[in-house]
Amino acid sequence: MSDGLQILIVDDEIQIRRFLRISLEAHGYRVYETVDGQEGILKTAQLRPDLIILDMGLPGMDGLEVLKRLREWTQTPVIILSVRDSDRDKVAALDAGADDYLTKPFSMDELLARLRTAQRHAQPQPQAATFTSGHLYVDLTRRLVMVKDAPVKLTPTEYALLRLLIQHAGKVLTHQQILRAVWGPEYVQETHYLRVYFAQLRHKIEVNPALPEIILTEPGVGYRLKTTG
Amino acid sequence: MSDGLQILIVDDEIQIRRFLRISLEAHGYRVYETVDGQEGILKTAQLRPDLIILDMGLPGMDGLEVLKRLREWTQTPVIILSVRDSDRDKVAALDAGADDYLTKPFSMDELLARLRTAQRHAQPQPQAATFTSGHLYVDLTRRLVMVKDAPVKLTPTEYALLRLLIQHAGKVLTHQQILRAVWGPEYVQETHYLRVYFAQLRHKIEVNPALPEIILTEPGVGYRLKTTG
DNA sequence: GAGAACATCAAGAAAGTATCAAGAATGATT
DNA sequence: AATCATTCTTGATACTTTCTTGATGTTCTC
Repeated sequence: MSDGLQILIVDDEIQIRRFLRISLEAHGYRVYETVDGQEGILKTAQLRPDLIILDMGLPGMDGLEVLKRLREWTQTPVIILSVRDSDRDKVAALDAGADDYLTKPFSMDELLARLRTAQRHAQPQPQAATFTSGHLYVDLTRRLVMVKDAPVKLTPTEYALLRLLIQHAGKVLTHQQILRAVWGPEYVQETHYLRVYFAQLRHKIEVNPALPEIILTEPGVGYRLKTTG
Repeated sequence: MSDGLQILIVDDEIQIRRFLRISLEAHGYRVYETVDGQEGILKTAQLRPDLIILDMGLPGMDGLEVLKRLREWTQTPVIILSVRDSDRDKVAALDAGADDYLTKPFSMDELLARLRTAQRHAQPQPQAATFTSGHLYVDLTRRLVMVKDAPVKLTPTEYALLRLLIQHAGKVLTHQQILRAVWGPEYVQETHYLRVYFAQLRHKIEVNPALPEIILTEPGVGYRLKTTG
């Protein structure tokens, strides 16, 4: 389904809101409602929805004005609903930054398809999550580990362990925390696993495994990943 | 104006093409025309237009098929024109990767506004239409696979698999990602398929299938396509 | 220096992977 | 409508990598 994407509906007609809510929730979206434009802007700032469905004919501040105000600070996809089918309105809305424009009455299937399209367009550029320490370089998005510019092969467990350390780089992770996170709660007693796997990891990652510079032991407590390098 | 953006029109009706050309050129676009889908794909590969206007009702390969073929290798915005106003057609086109869908007759002002919107959505990610690694050469626009300068026949599934790997070349694709993308979400358990199909692919693509140099296994995780070479 | 915690090595068990091949399903052709 | 060729699906088996376990040596703490 839609993984619980949040949608904000800005429409003054209660029938429309109810119809949209029921249909959208049935398709796995999380729905929020607002009656007027002023509140729509406020809620957008608060909730940070993934998508906005905006009615053109609102009391007070009209839809076009709301859209313009939104576009001053956010690129959240906005789909316009309107009873007016005139070119002038469509062009004005689209050029003000709307992502699509549907004329009432519209079919739910079409709206859903256009929601998916708008959502596709919203895809932001994924920033690479990387970590560096000494000779070690890890790209978490690519699952790539390099030591001295050479790729290193890690087993699934070794990689899970390293990733955990990176996610808490600099902080001490206790034996139990590590065992719980990597192997599961039922393994908290198996401290021997830590010995074995940290030895393997160091062997693959450290320049001199006997004198670790990146994966540090905190005796009696746990392990820690050294930051900066 | 439109900074001389290149637009490719794929439509078999000469009146429509002429009408579009005149209007679009008057607004500063550079216009190219094609009559059928096959040629549309070819021209897209050659010209690399900034935008494509695609008619649904084409002779031979229909618009939806053309769209799907285009989306195998390019994200160039595509605006669909159609005489059919049915939900089914709209949903199919939008979900196949169309950026917008207009029903004939349409107003030129609206089309222009939707062109501007589509253009705004265009993400500058120049995706290569061909891929090379070692003895392997793949032309995604023609669905052509060559090994050591000799064409190789792949089944639809084998090709879908290879195309997925190419689109994420260098990155590790997990078993589940692959199964979901190629076979569908309901097949994520069928890891045996991976074994069978990767063996077949390697047999057709690798010089020595037992010592793969292009399709690499990441044990316990997934597979990866080697870049460069 | 004794005891506890930590590191290392290595081998068997388990899990994951590669390959072959045959039957079922699909689609084109006559 | 039946035949044929291709592709998909499934199963059996051999092989490889990773996990788990135990034995043994080292370092640190008191």
